Amino acid sequence: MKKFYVTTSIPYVNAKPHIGHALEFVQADALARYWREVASDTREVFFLTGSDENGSKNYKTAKEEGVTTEAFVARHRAAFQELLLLLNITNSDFISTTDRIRHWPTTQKIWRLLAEKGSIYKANYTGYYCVGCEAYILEKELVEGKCPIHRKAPEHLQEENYFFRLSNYTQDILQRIEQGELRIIPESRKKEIVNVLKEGLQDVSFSRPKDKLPWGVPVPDDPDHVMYVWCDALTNYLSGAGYTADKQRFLKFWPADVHVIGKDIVRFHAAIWPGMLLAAELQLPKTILVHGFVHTKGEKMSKSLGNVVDPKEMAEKYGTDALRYYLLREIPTTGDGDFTIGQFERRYEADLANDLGNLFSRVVAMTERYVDGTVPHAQGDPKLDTRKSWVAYHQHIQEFSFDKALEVVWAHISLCNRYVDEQKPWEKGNAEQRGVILFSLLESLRHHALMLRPFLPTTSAMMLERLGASNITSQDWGKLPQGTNVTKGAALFPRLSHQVHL
RNA sequence: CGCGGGGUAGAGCAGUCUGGCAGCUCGUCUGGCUCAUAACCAGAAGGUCGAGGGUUCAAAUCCCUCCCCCGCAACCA
Repeated sequence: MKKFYVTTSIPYVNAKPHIGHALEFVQADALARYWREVASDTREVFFLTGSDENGSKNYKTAKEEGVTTEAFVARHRAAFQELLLLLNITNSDFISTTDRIRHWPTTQKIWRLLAEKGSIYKANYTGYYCVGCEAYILEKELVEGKCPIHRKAPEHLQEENYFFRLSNYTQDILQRIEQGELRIIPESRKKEIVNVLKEGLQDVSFSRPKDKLPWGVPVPDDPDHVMYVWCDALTNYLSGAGYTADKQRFLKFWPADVHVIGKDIVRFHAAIWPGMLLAAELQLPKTILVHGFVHTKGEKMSKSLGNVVDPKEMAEKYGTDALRYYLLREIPTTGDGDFTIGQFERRYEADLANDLGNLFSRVVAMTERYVDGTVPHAQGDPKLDTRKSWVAYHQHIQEFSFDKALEVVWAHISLCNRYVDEQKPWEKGNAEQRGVILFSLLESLRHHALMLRPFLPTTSAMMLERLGASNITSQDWGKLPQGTNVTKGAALFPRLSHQVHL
């Protein structure tokens, strides 16, 4: 059986998860579910997510809060894991960069591989160090030569760092990206990174002295140094797949088919990461899927503006599937998107409650009223045949256009609503056609449910169950079992105005 | 001249490559229907396609100039 390995980036767990994290989780989950259960050639899926927990920021914040760093990161990690559950994310595994059993051996092995190849060397790093910040600040960040936060002139310091010879791999990376061996989606992001590569890559600092970065993975054979983020974090994609802990699994799933990431970390994934893999003589991931940022009313979300949308709150109030739907339908897969409560509620009412929910409701109600609540023995009307929808649907998902795949489903839902009005199954004169009409509509709903599996898993399962088709996964037209009972159940998406606000 | 994306109806977007009556979704208004979650269906109103100039029988689309917004600009995940 073919495999599919998809990852999210690992969020730095120094704060609560925000809606952007939710977007990334849901996109990756849609892909995982699609390849696991809907694609015409389903694959064995490995879906990895995790948490980035090292770095001085966590160490410092924990200290300020008077808790151990372990406790601090554990608490934040738990918030992310809670969100994964809440969003119904089907990750196969979860890797943390503080995992000494599964993660550290991988990072150290990769470090050693790069060192053996002569791709790691020691050199002096010079920069402006602010004692107040306990960190280097870039020259351009200085205001009148002073740290903008502490209003003190930084010290010009020099420290020993290990560096990775990324510059050596520029041409190789460029070639692989230009030829599509490493795909970057969308095209505009590819262009961006190709331009960067054409200007040439510089070597990157790969370590920090232990006193500057006390919370991290030790550099092999040098107790005075700790790995800087690149070798520590990017390698999660290897360690999580079992590079050192489960070699069978690793052999099966590497290379990654899709890394789902945000546009802020394209360079790291499209330049440093492939460079490291080339140096380690490992295969490169096949695709990097880059999503945009979630704005609200066109503005960045920020605490100071007080416009932050909490994914947990949204999922709890409106339901997991409704949130998943909005993120996958309203936010263009690879572009920036807007998240506002008003727009969210409009989408919920118009698409979920009125179009899908009401179609389900009226069709099942008519089945109960006119044909005893059982699926009629009849042929599917070719007018509603979903074959063309399926073709478009598969194509859009495989091109990562989740919004367009959902549009295809909704186009068919509209077609069904129109069909009901045209066929008028309630008129006495149409009694003989009722079998065909209702069978075709019920069968359409089964197809909608199947198509929605990657996106609205709970709703999809509920629809199939009520149609008596939980195990009928055929994408052919007319395969709904006849003579079985259908049940109406509660509204799939109750109208918001009717909701009791507690 | 740093690189890139964008400015089309009240909102969000497609159309620009390959010129040909300006389109989609939501919202608004009117009508129809009564199976349904006051849902559904039909129709209508609403746009100097950022500005100016050019090419053309014809420009949102091609060319030139300008204005505005937003990313990125390498160690800020």
